[in-house]
Amino acid sequence: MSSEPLLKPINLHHLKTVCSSCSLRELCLPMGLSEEEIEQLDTLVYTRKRVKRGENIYRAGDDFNSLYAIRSGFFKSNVILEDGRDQVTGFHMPGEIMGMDGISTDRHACNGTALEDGEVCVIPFARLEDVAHQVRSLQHQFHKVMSREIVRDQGVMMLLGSMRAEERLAAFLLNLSQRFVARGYSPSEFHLRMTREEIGSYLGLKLETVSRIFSKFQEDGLISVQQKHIRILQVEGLEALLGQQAHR
Amino acid sequence: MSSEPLLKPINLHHLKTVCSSCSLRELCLPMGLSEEEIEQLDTLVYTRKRVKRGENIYRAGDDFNSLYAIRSGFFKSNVILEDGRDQVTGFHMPGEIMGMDGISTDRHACNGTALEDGEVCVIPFARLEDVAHQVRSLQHQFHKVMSREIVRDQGVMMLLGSMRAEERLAAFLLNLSQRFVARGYSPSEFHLRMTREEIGSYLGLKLETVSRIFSKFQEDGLISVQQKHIRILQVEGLEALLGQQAHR
DNA sequence: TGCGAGGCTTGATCTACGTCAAGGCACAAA
DNA sequence: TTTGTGCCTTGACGTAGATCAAGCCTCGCA
Repeated sequence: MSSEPLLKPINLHHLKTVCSSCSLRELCLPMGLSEEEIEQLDTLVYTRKRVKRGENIYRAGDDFNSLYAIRSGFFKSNVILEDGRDQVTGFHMPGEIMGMDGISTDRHACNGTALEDGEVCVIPFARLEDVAHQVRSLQHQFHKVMSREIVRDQGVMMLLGSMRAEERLAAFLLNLSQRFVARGYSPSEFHLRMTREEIGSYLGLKLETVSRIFSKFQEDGLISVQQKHIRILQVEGLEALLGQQAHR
Repeated sequence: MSSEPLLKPINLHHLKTVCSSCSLRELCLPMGLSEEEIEQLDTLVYTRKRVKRGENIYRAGDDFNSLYAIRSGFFKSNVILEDGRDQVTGFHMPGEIMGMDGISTDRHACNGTALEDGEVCVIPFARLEDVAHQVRSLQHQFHKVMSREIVRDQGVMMLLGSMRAEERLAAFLLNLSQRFVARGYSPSEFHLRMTREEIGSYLGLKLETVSRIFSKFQEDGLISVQQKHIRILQVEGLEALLGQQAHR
């Protein structure tokens, strides 16, 4: 090393934690920003946090300080109700941003829980607003990210308000599939990281119903299920279920 | 008039359309901003739009250009499904901001429909971002408004996912009541601006169920109902319904 | 290599809410 | 004042999905 004193040593840690070299940059906050703009983000996102399955990156009631961009792993948003039940309000995968619920009251409104070991990028929110204040395109991009969350939630509201159990589950599988494709994974074959109970909670159904409908979809040749391993055999079949009249 | 040439004539129109003199400023976008900061907003919000009952301020699919702050009147967000059904995703009252769903894709994702004659302030979004870019506190305030919408939607998801019909309706009435109080109206006596069918659509119930539960609440002495006129007689009674175990 | 616990499946039964149907009320136009 | 129309109420009945219950699979740990 001392034979090449003019070269700066490569800082592996730094290489790993900047947005500009992150493989998820086209899905995450930097989406649509230029190289130079992304470099501004690099000054912002300098902490990563490893999380183990079952751990919370934040809890309902915690002071809100940061947003969290998922780097790897699968997460859920959830609220523990008074009676101890765990109501799931969302599932999240790499490239997605968690914690935006905390902005409005400076306290998190729900928990962010890891469904498997993973890693998140910590985005200090005050600093994000600073950088957004300077980089107008980042400001705009962040608004898009928040808006996307609003639209997504409204989609779930419509699903819960107007679809029957089979339609809900079909919509759920198709949604997962699309999100996997966007991340370069197979659209038709994937591992569910959540339990039947968590799926049911999210979809407003009981775990038995979820299980029964998976079995029915399998009988009908739409999917194959082995525990958490899912293979979609007929996308059109699932899509057809959605096209139907809703009944609630 | 010509005897006082040094006084500028009062511009009534201007007085009417600025945020700084708006009675809703403590509920709306200017919330928490200083006098000077609110004056910056005045350069932004210069158009009001009157809307008649049944008219849309925007429709799903329309190009997104502006947000709309409700000045008066009662509105709903809704989507017309393929089968012609009208799925309601939210009700909105004065001081609330509509249209944020459009930011993510530059197209509105739902309709904004007036439930009665009213007026909205048109907030050109690009200009809002300009001003937010300069006034950091406005940027922050806007993030809070968006976050509040996310939290609100998640509340509805939990309601739809885990509450029974009576609980949903109790939650709905209590929510309306709180929002009326915040606007200086009676918490216990108000006029519903929407039909039973619209309530049902929003809550994932059929209009007959909504009607029956109103009748039951009345029999139980919790409320009195005459068509759209509601009086809440026992808040605690309604609140007690919510405290119970959820069943889905 | 066996054991235990969490998670999943499947069946039998129950029930909350949807569906269908018939009137009734209130407001607006004639 | 009458008549129409949209909205609401109420009853009788049907059903999707919840509840209760039993047993099985799978994987981590002893």
